[in-house]
Amino acid sequence: MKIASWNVNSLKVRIPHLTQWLADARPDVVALQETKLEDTKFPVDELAAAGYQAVYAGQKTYNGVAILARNDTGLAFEDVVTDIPGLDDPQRRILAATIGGVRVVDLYVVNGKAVGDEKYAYKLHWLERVKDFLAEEIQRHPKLVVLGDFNIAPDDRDVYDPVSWGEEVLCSPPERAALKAIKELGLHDSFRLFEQGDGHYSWWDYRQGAFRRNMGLRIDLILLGDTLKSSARGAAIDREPRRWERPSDHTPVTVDLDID
DNA sequence: ATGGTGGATAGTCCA
Repeated sequence: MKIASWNVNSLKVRIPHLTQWLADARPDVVALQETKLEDTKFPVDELAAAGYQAVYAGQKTYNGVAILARNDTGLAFEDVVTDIPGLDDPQRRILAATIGGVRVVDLYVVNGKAVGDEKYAYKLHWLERVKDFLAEEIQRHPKLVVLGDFNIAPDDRDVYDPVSWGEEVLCSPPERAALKAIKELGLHDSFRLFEQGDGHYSWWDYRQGAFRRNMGLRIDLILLGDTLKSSARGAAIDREPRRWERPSDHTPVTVDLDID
């Protein structure tokens, strides 16, 4: 089973990119973030034509998450969750579904704007509530994958210039501690099971030719529970769609699991 | 240079 995560930064704009990439990469499951679409406007037909079914939790203009599953796997979505228990939040940032016995939790983590901003405080609070939710999910579902745009670079290897980034938002110690606490539930960064080096990024700012100069961050993650960690056969960042015309500022990340 | 690029939307907000 090949699982992917991609922040598309507007699914309306990126439908051609997504369908091209689905045809090229043939993932079984794809978690999307920043769809920026109300559910009534979700491109169900275009994705069905591409061979994928979807569940989605969207809103106008901002946020929005979706999970796609390839139709020819014959798998259905079960136990769909669109809200964090105990967090009354109109922002559509979480979507969980079970597909073929694998529990998939798609996250679009709060950006936080800047350390000290009220959005930063909301980010840390949101991550606390997510951790509590995941603590329950990991008990309920041994085959757990938690993936998405975490808006946190796990450590300095994941940052193109850690000195200038310093302790700014996306790199600050409290954010990294919140991610570490989530990992300590028993979730493993799939990319780091296979690659220890620096210079591997999943997001590059649109400005100042950041992609061309590889000035990026690795903030899109696929975390695997212990059971799925044992099944992992590879993990990758596919930089190709970032080179295309009118790209998302994020590129897809993938993991290959030796199951089914 | 307090900028810069891009999306949604229609004067800004968000990333």
